[in-house]
Amino acid sequence: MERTQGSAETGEVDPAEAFAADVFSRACTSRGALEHVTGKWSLLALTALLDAPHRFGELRRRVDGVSEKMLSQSLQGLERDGWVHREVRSSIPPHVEYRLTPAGAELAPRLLALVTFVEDHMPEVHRAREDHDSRS
Amino acid sequence: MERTQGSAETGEVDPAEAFAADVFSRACTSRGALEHVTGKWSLLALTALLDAPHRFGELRRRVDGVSEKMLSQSLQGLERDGWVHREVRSSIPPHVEYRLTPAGAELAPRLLALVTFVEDHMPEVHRAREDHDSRS
DNA sequence: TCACAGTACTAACGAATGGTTAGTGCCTAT
DNA sequence: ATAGGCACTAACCATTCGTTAGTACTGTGA
Repeated sequence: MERTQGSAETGEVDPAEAFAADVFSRACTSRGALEHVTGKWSLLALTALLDAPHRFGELRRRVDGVSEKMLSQSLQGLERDGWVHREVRSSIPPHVEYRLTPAGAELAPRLLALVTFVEDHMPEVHRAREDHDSRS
Repeated sequence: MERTQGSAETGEVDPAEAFAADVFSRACTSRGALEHVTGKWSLLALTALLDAPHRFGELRRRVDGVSEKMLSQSLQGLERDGWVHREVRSSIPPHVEYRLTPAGAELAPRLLALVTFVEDHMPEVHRAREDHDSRS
């Protein structure tokens, strides 16, 4: 309960300590934020937006396998936390564009690095799995 | 369906293309591997192991809020994919130690970087949330 | 001496989350 | 005329998650 959000309740919080986030603490809000970002579809959406802004349908096609519901949900979460910006052009047919915010533009490369790291190590992973499964 | 695992089905796959992993493809095994690694508890366990090897109970206390079931499950996944090594000392009481493999030792810092990045941006995230929620 | 905490887990169950399908209203292309 | 694209939401169900309890054994405190 200690080192969590510095927003409310006590009224007085040491500003330096206020946002001393600690994911290892159960109650820390940073844990939730981290989950939003590392979520299966959020992560993919963010890295997809790294190239360029995309419309909803474009993202849907780019992120193969995502349902409209999940994509919508993920994007809403990312928008709320300030990683992506949603711009609606009131036209018919509707035109909605998603782009990274400055914060998102800092975040996304790190996610991409993680993705490519795992991709590059897939041979190792497969070997490890076979190894593990063979010794039952 | 194209650039997926190089294991089966066609029988013949260009070795160079065989593991050309692409997370954006639905069927690519790298997507599953990525999820194992970025999972809520797996991520936390990996970064916890960055300091030093830990026993099961130590990890459980370190990663505040994790249940024994979920920790066990996560660690098994990480072991299977070759990110952590599990060493059993057949003694009574049982002594089981988890440590990062070389691959895991490369991976974990990237996760930690992600974690600290998000932690550091929590003030921004909170501001974005309030902003977003206020304009309903 | 005798109950209790610690060790590393697994099994069973209810709750929460994720995913699938269908529907919205309007337009364009065939 | 009918199919499909646009960006979603609502309802439903399958899968996963988390909680509680149980295992076999020992060291520790009362």
